[in-house]
Amino acid sequence: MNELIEKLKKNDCKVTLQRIAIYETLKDTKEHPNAEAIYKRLAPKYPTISLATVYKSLELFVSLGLVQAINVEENSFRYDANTSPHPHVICTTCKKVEDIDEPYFPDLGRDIEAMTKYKVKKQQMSFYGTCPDCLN
Amino acid sequence: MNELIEKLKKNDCKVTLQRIAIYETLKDTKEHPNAEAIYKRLAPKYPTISLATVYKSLELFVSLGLVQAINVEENSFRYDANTSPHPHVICTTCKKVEDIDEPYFPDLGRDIEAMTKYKVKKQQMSFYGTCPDCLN
DNA sequence: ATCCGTGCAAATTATTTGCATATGG
DNA sequence: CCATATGCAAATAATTTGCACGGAT
Repeated sequence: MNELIEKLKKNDCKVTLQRIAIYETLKDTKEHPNAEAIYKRLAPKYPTISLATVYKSLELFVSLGLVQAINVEENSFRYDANTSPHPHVICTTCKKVEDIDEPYFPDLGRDIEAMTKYKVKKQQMSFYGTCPDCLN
Repeated sequence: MNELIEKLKKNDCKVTLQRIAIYETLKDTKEHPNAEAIYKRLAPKYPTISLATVYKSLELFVSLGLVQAINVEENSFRYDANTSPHPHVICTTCKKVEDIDEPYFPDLGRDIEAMTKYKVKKQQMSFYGTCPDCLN
């Protein structure tokens, strides 16, 4: 949470109750929710919060490098408070998105830079399939 | 093209002019277009084609494994007639999407299956950054 | 002839924007 | 105070759907 507050202050952004609540919601879950899901989770506690604020806050967090946006094969972005470049496994049956936390993947971004001459700023690795629960 | 026709027939789908034109358009480009772009490219030659048909055809092709859909950080899907699991580099400035064709990447899907017990059916690796042209 | 695919328009879904009000520094 | 954030509603963008007609087998 201090991470959020410091980053907001450092960038002349105001520390608001809404921003804290949105970031906290994301930090507290491993579910990689989308804006709508975050909004619904917040609604009971913050009845006046608006979906537009959730979108605007998430966009701000991404621009500040506080969260990462991930594109699963759905038409909505999912968010992850873990900003390190780690792979995700996505169950196409139950729509669950899980992290691969192992320090398993080398920094392929450097290799890609060497091969393509691109300046790589971010990477996303997604594996789609069926989770053990849905396989039975 | 025979690949398309065979696959359609094998699955009791009709071989139509529109499907051929859409698939051909995708086969003939390296630009990873979205549905709208394919539609625009087709419009001069096929003035009656509809965007809905492009969407429906692409969806069919994906389900038949003839093309792959890729999620870049935009709110539209891009399509690739190369169905092998290869990484993409995406220039966030000019929005270009390029293939990494090198037989460089091991089949990480197998490793992920071993680690997570998921049955992995598809993978997507995307590297976002700035291309050499936009870097200057 | 029959059924599937097409094209059109309308519906849906996700996201963004404009603006008046509220609030943090 | 003053600028920025919020909340609402309206706007936009991408995609999907329903349905009548036309074309492929």
